[in-house]
Amino acid sequence: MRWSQTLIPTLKEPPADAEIVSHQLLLRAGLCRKLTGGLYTFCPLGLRVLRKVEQIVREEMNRAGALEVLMPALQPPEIWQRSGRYETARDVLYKAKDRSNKEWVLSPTAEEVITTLAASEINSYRQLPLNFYQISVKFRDEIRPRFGLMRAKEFIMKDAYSFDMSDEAAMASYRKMYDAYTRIFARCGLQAFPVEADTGVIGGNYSHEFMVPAETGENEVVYCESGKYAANIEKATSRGPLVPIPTVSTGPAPEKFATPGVVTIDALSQAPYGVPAAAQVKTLIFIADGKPVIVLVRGDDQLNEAKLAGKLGATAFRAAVPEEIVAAMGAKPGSLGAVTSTRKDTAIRVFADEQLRSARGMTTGANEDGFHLRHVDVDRDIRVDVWADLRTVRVDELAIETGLPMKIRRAIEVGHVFKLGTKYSEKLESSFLDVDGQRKPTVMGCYGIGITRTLQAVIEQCHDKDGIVWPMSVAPYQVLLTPLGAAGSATMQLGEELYRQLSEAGIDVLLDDRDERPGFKFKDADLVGIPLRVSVGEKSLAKGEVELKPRGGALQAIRKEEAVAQVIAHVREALKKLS
RNA sequence: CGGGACGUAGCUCAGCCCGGUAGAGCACCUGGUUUGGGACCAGGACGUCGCAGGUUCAAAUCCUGUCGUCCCGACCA
Repeated sequence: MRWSQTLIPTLKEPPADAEIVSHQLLLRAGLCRKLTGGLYTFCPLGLRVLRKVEQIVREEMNRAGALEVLMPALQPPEIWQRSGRYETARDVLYKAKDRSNKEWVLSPTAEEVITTLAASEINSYRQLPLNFYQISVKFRDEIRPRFGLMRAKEFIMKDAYSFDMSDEAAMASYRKMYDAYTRIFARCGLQAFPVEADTGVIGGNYSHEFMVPAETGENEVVYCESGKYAANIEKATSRGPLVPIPTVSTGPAPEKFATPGVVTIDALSQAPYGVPAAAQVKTLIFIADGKPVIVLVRGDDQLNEAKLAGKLGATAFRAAVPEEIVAAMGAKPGSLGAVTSTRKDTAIRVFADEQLRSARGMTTGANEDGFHLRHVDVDRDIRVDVWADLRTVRVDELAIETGLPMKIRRAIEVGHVFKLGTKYSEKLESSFLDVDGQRKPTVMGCYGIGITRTLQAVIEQCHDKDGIVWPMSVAPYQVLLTPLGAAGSATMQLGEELYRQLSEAGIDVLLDDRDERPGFKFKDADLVGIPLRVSVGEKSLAKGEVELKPRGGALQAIRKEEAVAQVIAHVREALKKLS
């Protein structure tokens, strides 16, 4: 391609609405443009990168034995109702109506459709295993689109769904995808690593996310430096808090004491009360499917809402508002407690974090504004309905596996693999006859990669102060030719000749044939980030030379006769490193 | 949805407090000079100041509403 004949709208300054560097470079390098919040048009250069990422994904999915299909983006709500997700996922579902007022769902993912296909087409164990994938546009009514392509209302996702005859077989399918993902991100030049993950609204019981470390990432990953443990903070566990919990009883029964104006854990830990946060019980009220629930964690712990969601088994839950809290507990936030004898309504279920089991000598709210209770022994004074791990792990806590302190870092989630089990196959009736003639539900897995997000994650990880530094495998063009003279000059003539030869050799080459000054071309070249630049200038041409300049590497003069062969060798070598 | 910031030329922004002529740099068009790290000179084109009301002799500027964008939180590839 000749630069003068395509559209690469580079920008000297970052647009005001781009906050993070990858979003800025996405726009500055002319890869895409915003139509409106969360919706982007891919310009020619950006589309080339997108296609390259897709192709890597396609090759690795095919290699892993998955079959490419294409499902409708417009889906009937009935199948969403059958899976139950018409309700549980309703906040992210875009809906549209047709002329007869019938409602349709714009696909945010495709478990329902693929399981419908499996239900009608898979009948025998002899057909299994099967794994279907597609690369297509997905729609999600995101609460807040953010950071360009990172979180958009419409994005491109590769989604795959495996069907197996048993749990063990499903595990093997899962493993294949896990390995394929590892290869995919490596080929894209990304340093991504798998972490244990929460399963969220999709459901299922086993899951990993592939994370790209980045300060701008929306996730927090807890990891042990031994490499033996890494998990999303929503899922992460540890050997427990560094400060132990009190286990010695301080009195025969809870004792009420006045705490006027004290409504925070912190205030109660100060003089004159001096109750350490670790010796307090934090009482939180949530509304789950319309009903209040009480949630208890240690005073110095943070509730992990993802963990709570998993235990509540509710389709929807949220923090209670003050009026709801007063109605349920008889006191305002700051004086709440779960001590059974002080409860206004003892029918409300109590969920408590495991750390509170057998905690003694604790302090908590008295359900009376301005009063707390001391000498609370949890096992004696509080009726707990559900014990569970509900706390958020903190930095330096010890890993269960290794006993070593763990760290926390931010990361971008680019892929997610789930073992789904039979949740969807049962609801949408995908079953098969086993060897012994028994009808069984297929055991499913599902596997997603955010293609557009991966593209931006590459930029987030591969850039310097001057612009993008594309890995050869996903670069929009592999080689950029920059003749420095004007049209008709000797340098431009040689540029044209190299362009012809490299194109014929199958190299993706972009010729900067614009009538611009050298400095201008170099700035654009660095910004756009083509991995290998070949410059043809008057001075070097006089010596019979051209210059090879890998993006981010050192300039090298070579004989012009050797240019084509050297460029091809360089491209092949770079691709080989990423294969 | 809660909290915050911002909407002025294609882009980045000034002007707004303190009401009175709509500005700069970059980009764009024409001509000329330039040509190894975002050139220079001369000329030109580009705006219902997000939108709608209101106050006023007069509104980019003050008031009210509304729409949009971005950031922080809940959601996720």
